[in-house]
Amino acid sequence: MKKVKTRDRILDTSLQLFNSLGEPNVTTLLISDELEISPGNLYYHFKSKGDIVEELFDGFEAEMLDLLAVPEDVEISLDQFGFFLHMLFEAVARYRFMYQDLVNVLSRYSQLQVRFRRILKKKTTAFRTLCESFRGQQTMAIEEAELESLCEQLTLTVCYWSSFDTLSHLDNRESVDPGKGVYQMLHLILPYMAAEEQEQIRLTSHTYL
Amino acid sequence: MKKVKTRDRILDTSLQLFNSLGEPNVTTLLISDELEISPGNLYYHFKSKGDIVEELFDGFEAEMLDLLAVPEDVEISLDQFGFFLHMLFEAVARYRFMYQDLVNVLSRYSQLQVRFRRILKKKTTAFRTLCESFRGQQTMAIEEAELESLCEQLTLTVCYWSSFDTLSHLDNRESVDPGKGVYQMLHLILPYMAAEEQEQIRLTSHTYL
DNA sequence: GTCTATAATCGGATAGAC
DNA sequence: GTCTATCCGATTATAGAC
Repeated sequence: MKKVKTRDRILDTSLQLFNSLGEPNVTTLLISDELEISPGNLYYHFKSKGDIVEELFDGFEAEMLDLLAVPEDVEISLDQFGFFLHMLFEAVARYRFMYQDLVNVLSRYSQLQVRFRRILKKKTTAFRTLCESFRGQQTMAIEEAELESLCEQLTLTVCYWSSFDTLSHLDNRESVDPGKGVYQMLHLILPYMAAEEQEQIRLTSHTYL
Repeated sequence: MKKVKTRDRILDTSLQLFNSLGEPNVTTLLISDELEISPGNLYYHFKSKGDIVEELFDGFEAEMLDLLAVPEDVEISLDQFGFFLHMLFEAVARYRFMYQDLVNVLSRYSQLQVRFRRILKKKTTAFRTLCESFRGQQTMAIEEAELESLCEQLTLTVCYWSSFDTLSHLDNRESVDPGKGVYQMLHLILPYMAAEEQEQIRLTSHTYL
């Protein structure tokens, strides 16, 4: 029966508002209004709006780094890969405010640039590790140049799919369905997979839609 | 020896500034400063900042619709496709301020939403037409479901590649090289092309890098 | 910890002289 | 067409009472 600390409520509400309205469109006044606390109170807990953004980013970074710590030399199944993608898209969706106005946000909170780029890099590396696992298991056949290109493509898609998808229905920005993104990702690797795995992707990827 | 109209200079300079700093970070004062005219003068030519954005968007829309008017039932060569991609990426790069903070910009200038979505739709359709031309020439083999996914992927990539790419060097945002994007696009269709065309892509796509 | 009141700043936009 | 001066509104942030 412990009551939630105001500080945490501020973080929660800010995240929701950032995601649905876009960070630049959310004022500190709107946040405090939504929480039914005074603006002064908000500034008692955080010395600036940027501080809120940074603390949210901390959470995002931690989640991502945890998720992207893919062990090398492990045999991974297609199912596991699908699950990994699902987790990834959910994490991105939870912090989609970062991606929706990436350039703008990163330019205003420039300390985040390096950290964001590091995460990006980790994503690409994770995909490479996973693809190489497939390659080791003979379930994927791909040349080096194409692998490079594919991993970048996968990274791009993780970042932007949800923004791209919500463009079709900008009105309702509350929720995002990660399914379509996973489907798209699986179709990116599909052509390079062995016949059996291709079949599996064709059969199972529908369930994501 | 005719001197360029102030009105046009405002549009030019705004576009440059929007692209390099991001539209939300460019104030009307900055624009007039850069042009060494007074803010009042700027407002003589445009009744609001939104008006400048809209007029730039008009140009963007016209260019895109012109480019995307792909005739059906025409046999298109891989070279022509590459050229088309190049033009497309250049057009997007010229108006990249739209894409860099898409959600934010479209939410503040909501009249542009429908028009932007229409362009998006046209892109996907154009890619479908082109792929079907390849298919008709037996140079591409792809199932319906994969084609759908591929065309969406191509559209996503056209939109976001340059933003994604410049994330690696956020410092220098003046110029964008469309080459890498074209390379990436060609690699998306590569697995579905006939052996000969695959070879051609592998050989020529390097020149884009 | 929370409030009210208010300062400080900034950006968009207008009025009116030249 | 262009300028200077200025207003207005919004937003971030602070001071000080409770």
